[in-house]
Formats: sequence, structure tokens, C-alpha cells
Amino acid sequence: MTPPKRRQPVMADVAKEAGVSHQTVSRVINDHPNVRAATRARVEEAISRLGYRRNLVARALVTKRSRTLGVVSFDTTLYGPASTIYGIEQAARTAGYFVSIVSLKTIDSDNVRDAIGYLAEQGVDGVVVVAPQRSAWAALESLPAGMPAVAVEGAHHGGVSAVSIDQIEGARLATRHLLEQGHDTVWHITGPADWLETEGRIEGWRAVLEEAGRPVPEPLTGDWSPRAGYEAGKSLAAMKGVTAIFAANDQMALGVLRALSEEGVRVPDDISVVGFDDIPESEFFSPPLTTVRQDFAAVGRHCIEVLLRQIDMGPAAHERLVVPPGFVVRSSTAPVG
Amino acid sequence: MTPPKRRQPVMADVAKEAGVSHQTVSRVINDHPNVRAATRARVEEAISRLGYRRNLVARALVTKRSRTLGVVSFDTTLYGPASTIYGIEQAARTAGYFVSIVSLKTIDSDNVRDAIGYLAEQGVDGVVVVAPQRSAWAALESLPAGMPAVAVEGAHHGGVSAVSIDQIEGARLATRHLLEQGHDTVWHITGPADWLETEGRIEGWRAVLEEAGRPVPEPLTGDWSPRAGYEAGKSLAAMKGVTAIFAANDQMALGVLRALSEEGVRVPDDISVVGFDDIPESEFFSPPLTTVRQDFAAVGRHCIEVLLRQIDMGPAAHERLVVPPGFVVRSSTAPVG
DNA sequence: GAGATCAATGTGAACGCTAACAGTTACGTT
DNA sequence: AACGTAACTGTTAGCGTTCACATTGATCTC
Repeated sequence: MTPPKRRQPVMADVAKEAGVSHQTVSRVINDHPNVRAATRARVEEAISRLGYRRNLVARALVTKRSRTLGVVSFDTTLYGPASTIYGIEQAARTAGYFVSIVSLKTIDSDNVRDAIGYLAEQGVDGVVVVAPQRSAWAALESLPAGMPAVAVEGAHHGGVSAVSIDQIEGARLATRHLLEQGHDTVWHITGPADWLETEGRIEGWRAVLEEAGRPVPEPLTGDWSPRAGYEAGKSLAAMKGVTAIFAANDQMALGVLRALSEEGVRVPDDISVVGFDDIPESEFFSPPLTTVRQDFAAVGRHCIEVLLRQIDMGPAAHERLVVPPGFVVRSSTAPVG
Repeated sequence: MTPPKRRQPVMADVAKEAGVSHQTVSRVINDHPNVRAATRARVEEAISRLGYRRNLVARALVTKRSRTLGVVSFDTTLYGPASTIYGIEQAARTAGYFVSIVSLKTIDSDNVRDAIGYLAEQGVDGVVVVAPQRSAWAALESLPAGMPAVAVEGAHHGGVSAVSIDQIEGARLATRHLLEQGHDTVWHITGPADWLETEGRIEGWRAVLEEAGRPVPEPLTGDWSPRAGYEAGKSLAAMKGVTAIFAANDQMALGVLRALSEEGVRVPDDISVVGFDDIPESEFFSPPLTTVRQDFAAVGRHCIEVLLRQIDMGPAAHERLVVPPGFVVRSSTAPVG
């Protein structure tokens, strides 16, 4: 005599309970129209009586669609990636998709390729790669065949769709603003080498200076951290004639602010400072930071749009979507003199 | 004549290519010992020749193990949750698990229950719920039968394992430090009501004051945002006799710093300020912030340990793991007078 | 050298679901 | 009354794995 095994009920159990075939149960679950209302009700009652839950793994096996999207990202602790992923997750769930995340400590082509490989085995319907370093590119070249994919900030790139914020324009906004305040030139603290953002911001900054016929000072290399900004700030404070600084992100700008304050340099009276990102804190820096705003949530949403389009319509169109940056003027910048 | 269908190769294809049975291929893939080296090599060669990738969905269907963990979290944009999730993901991947994330805009019992339900249908082997609000609790009571789960910061709670940072102790550290500096009492800006952290920090703060026989000022209610800190800071600046402020997180402490600076109150000369979290920025606030350090990465790691133990050994033991907080003294606190 | 043991391999049946098709019933139409 | 048509329901065959169990040799033991 078999004891009543308390295993999870499956479709066949519901079918028996409701006195229909398992296929009819399937139809009810998937909202197929051709089911008599009475039958539907009977099935639904059986479902709730048994506490049945559909098994998406089994469904995925036969439909070859998991309704799961993979996300590969670099350090999700940073504000930018974290916000982007949040946007991705919200948009994905709204569209009925799950999100499976792999976040990498170090980015190189192999890492990214492996991560995408794992996700492919897991059966994701597509991947978004939030890895704004040059070194991540190669991995995007060798995607598993037919895998829909979209890159964040991989704008220049070859055969894969990409969504990005216009870094060059953001840097232009920042630099132009400073020039309009009457500053002679603008010093720049960059992000780490190899990052696309770093390059774009340098490019925009340099372009504005050159167009205005201003001297282009040697940029100081940072790494996004407040400490890097702090150190750059110390160097800059020791130099003559520095009146305007454009830091490649808000955290470094914070470091600059700190360094200048320690050196007795007043912001914005003596030196103006602009950041990039508009993190929630920057409004409350001392002084509140003028900065470039990035709409990460929009980036996340667009990623999902592009990706779903690719999943639904095949890998036909490679899209390139650019989100414009905003600029918010606060109290860390002022007319010179 | 059938055109050569370019579908993904499956185990049977590899088997044919290597001249073995599909079962042998399975053994090779799963590192089963009883396979002759020569056979193994032949299979491996066939795998790479065909570009075969195992199908984890099919595997999950039969093993009833997806090697995927679900994470339900509130606003993953906040530093705490983001860091915790990062820790979780790293630890999970090291243990060979994927992480599927659902991040909720608003926390209530139904939301959390739904999220867990989705994850259950998707076949996750366990869930970690990073939802440190009271309102999330009820959902943990009614987990799908037999679903391994662990809560972050649900310490007091009933039938489910939990990992948390000792909030009370953290608040004690902060308050005691301020008292030791000779301050008469300490004002507290709280997190939003309903949060466990909020309650723990209030409790620790109040306890130290009461033990020392000091007056316990009415706490000011915040919401973790810098703006809330700013507003509380303004109120406090307008009051007489305030010399020490304990903000329930670093972002609010930043707002306080800003408000005090606008009001011409010097920190730490006139008022000392302590925060909570030790976000990367706080070292560079003006002045650098004395704060309680939380090791979110450790929390994430412990979550996975507890969860995996539960998955492997059955739902036997409900564990309660508490991570001690640290305290870092910087320049926002000083002896009174 | 016969039987036992063990490593290496193969066979068939699940796992829980959906797709494709095959019935069945009810209802108009001519 | 015969037929077509539409709405509804059931049957069968996979999806790509792993599991449980044969089956085969080879090696060992006394």
C-alpha cells in the first residue's frame, strides 16, 4: 500500500480532480479562449483546491522559451550599474520576464564570454551586457549563435545592438557651462582607462576646448573613486591658475571638493567644479554639485525594448539607441573672478 | 530531401558523433568517474566539434534542481541592498548557483508573496528575501511548502532563517562614542517607520542614553534620503542645546552636514555628527564622517551559506546569524566644548 | 577454470509540460 | 434530413535530460 506521497501536484492531478484532460488544464492556465466557462471554473477550482503551481521549467523545455533574460554586469555596487540594472529588472518584469544576473569582479573578454555561456546554458531568451569597458567587446563578437543581445554603452561597436547615454554630449555640456562662466580653460579628472565613458567624456571635453581655441590641460587619470578625486584635487590645488575642474563622476567630484576645502580653496569662489552622474547625494555636497544627469532608468527600459524586439522579430535589426544627458546647475560653479 | 536543419546540437547528436550512447555523454558532462579516458576524450572532442552546450532546463526538469536561487529585494538602488545582493551573487556563483532577482518598488506582504510565488514557479531552489520591513514578514510565514528561504534583517522573526547585522549594537556604538566625547545627550534622526533597521537603531540609541541616565530627546523621523537629513538638520540647528546628532544612515548624515553648514554651525566644533553604513563617499564628506560600518558582503555570503545548508540538509534547522557592526571614527565628532 | 566482482557502457522510462492533431458535440443552412 | 462549420475537448508525441536498471567484458579469487 503506497502512503499518500505529498509531492507537488502536477497538471495531471488537476485534470483528474476536475474531470478533464490535462490539455484542458493547460488551456485554462494559458488563457486559451476555447474553453467553456463552466469547465474553466471547474478547473480553476481544482487548481486552488490542490494548490497547484505551474512548472515553468517543464514549459520552457517544450516551448524553448524561458521568459528569463540574462544580465552581465560589472560591479553592481556602483551607482550607475545598480541603477541601470534596476531599470532593466523593472522593465523586464513588466514585460513578463525574469532577470538572471551575473556580476563580474573583473572584466575581461573571457569572463564575459563565460558569463554569457552560463546564461545560454540556463536557457535565457536574451542577454544584456552592462560592461562599459573596451575589454568586454571581444566577448560580444562571439555570442552563442542566434542569441539576442544588447550592450549598454557599447555604442561604436560592430554587430550588436546597443543603448547608451551620450557621453560626449554630457561632457560638452559640462565644459561649455564652465567656459560660459568665463573660465579660461577647464581641467579634467578622467575615469579609468579602457572605459568607454572615460573616453567619451575626454572627447567631449577636449572638443569644446579646442573649438573655443582654449588650451587643453593634461587630464588627470582617476578611477571613479572619491579618493582618486581627492588626490587629483590636491594636485590641482597646488597648481597656479586652475579655476575650473570637470570630474568624470560625482564621487570623484566629492573627493575634489574635500581636497580643495582642506587646502582652503573656496568652491565656487576660487574654483568651480562640475561632476557627472547626478547621484542622489550630490545635491547635498558642500557646496551642492553642478553635474551632468544620466537617466539610467531610461537606459534600462530601452535595453529591454530593444532586446524584446530582437527576441520577437528575430536578429534582423541591430539598433543603436542614444539617450541624451541632462545638466543640472547647482552651487559648485560660478562666474570667474 | 531534408535541408540540414541548423538547430542546436543535443546530447543525442554528440552521442552519434562520438559513437557512444547519450548516457555516456551525460556521464562525461557530469564528471562521472566510470568512463574510460579514451571514451571521455572522444566525447569531449565531439562536444567541441559540434559546439554542443548542455541544456540546463532539461536537466532541471528531471533533477528537480535548477541551481538557481531567487532574490527578492526592495529598491536595489540603495547602497545597502545593492551591496548585499552583490555579496549574495558572488557567493552563489562561487557555489555554482545562478541568481534570479526580483526587485520591488513597494513592499507589502502581497508583493513579496507574489514575487516568491513567481520564483517558485520558475523552479528556484531557494530564496533570500532582502526586505527589511515589518510588512514583508507575513509573506515569509506562507512560503510555498518546503521552499528553503533566508531573510536578511528579519532577526526577531518566527519560522525562517535570518542573517542580519546587529543594528542595536551599531546604534550603541554610535551613541556611546558621542557620550564618551562628553556630550550631554544625543539627538537621533531615524529611518522610515516599519523598517527593522529603524527600530533597532532607535532601540540601541535609547538604551545607551537611558543606561547613562541621560534625557532622551524626541527622535526626528527621516526616510534614508539626504533631503530628510537636511530638513532634520535645519530643525536641529534652530534648537538650543543640540551638540550631538546620530543619523540613522550616512546619506541623512550628509544632509545634516549640509544643513548645519548653511546655518553656520561648525562640525564638529559646535555639533558632532555620526552616521550609519560607511558608504564609500562618507570618508570624503565635509568633514569626513564618523560612522558605523556594516559588512554587507559578509551578510550576502552568510545568506548563501545558510540557504545552501538548508537546501542540502532539508529544512531542519532554522538559523539566526548576526554579523557584528564596526565603528570608524573620522572628523565629524569631537569632545564637547 | 567456474563463479564472483567490478568497471564501463547501453536501454528504456520518466520529468511536467505544450503542439499538433483528432475527435465530439451543437447549431445553422439548404 | 443531410451536411458543413464552429466551439470545445481529448490523445499522442515529443522537448533534452537524468535515473534505474540491464548488459557486457575483464579481472580476480580459491
